[in-house]
Amino acid sequence: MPSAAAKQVESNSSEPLWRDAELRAADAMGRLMEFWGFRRHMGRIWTVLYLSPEPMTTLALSETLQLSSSAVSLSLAELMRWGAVRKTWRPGERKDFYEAETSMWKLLRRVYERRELNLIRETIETFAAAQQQLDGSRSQLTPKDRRRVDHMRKRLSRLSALSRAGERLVGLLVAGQMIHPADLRAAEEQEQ
Amino acid sequence: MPSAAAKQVESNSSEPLWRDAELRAADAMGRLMEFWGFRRHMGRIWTVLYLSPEPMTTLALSETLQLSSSAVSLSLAELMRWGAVRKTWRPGERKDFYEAETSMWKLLRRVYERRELNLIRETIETFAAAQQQLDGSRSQLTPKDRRRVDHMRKRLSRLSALSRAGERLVGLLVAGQMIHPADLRAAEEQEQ
DNA sequence: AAGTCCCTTCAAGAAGTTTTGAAAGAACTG
DNA sequence: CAGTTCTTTCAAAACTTCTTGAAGGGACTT
Repeated sequence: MPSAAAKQVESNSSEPLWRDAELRAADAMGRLMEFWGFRRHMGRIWTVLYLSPEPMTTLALSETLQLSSSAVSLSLAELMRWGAVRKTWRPGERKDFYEAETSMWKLLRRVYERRELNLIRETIETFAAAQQQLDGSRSQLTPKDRRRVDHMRKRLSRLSALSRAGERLVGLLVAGQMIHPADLRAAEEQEQ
Repeated sequence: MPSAAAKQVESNSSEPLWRDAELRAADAMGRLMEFWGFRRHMGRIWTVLYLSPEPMTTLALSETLQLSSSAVSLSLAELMRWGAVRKTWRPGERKDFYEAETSMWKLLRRVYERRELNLIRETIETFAAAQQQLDGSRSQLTPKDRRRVDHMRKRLSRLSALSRAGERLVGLLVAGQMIHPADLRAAEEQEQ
């Protein structure tokens, strides 16, 4: 990754004075996005668009961030899938122009709704399936194994309770409602 | 990754009946942990320990999850760094035994506190630095460039306000207090 | 203090992901 | 409708991360 600092050194006078600050901010956002499970460039591109007063072309983006046009195209496509970027057009211009969705809140919400919530639900289902499997096998066990399985069942139902509590929490988050994180603690303690 | 289903097929009768359910749950947790930025095996190992009534040795773990002993050692070391697993010993036994920290809430808290909060703070600092850089260059600009930079400054201060709101939110989460996600929206809207 | 057993570290190899240049494909223009 | 311009797709190269077996180190035992 060409860091903002490295960029600064190699930048010649044809670069606008604000370029360095722009890249710093873009890189910071890129790190955040990468941490959050997206491609680094998605955060960088979104930020450049967000900081720009005008919609930008793919060419402008690839020059600003020193990316190949395919990298720009790929990241823009994914950003659009998340509604983080919109295509716009200009009369008389052939190229596509892109602009950033400016409501971070909308974006956060959408990601939690589409991605995190799904993941939690899959987890809940898997735990439920594992529990059922244990319940099914219980009768065929020796007393020793049965004690062992009973312990697993207790623990598994705690994990289930926790993940359901997580689902509720994220559901509230998405709905913009108050959240009490201690609900999680309560959920796990309730299952003795 | 050897999935729980694949494991089931190849498993011979020497495997305990509950092994398949155990691996399913472990894999589900592994996926969750991987999504959350940790190594997959950390989630798998933690789950096996969590489901076990007794502390386990590295050998037992590597047999259960079909991992090399170095992989187990590596993941256990990191789990211990996060306080998710503890070493215990048994009188007369030479080996180390490991047991899972059972309070998920404690663990979540610790990760948000040590890792996410740090990341947000670094981001806040980077945005602040970028803002300062813009402020410094403003006087040397042509009127056209100045308008451009002024737009960037407004957007950057919105990003700053957002990330500070994020910091507060995570801070409250860590403190176990109520959170109002709409604060984020408010933060971004306040900056006109 | 030599031997054994276990755990950790390390460097190499494997696997997975990202990035790129080139080619194919759209969409418009003359 | 041939040519131009721009975008997307794709397979290969580059890069990262993960995994492993082997070597090293520590701690207990005889």
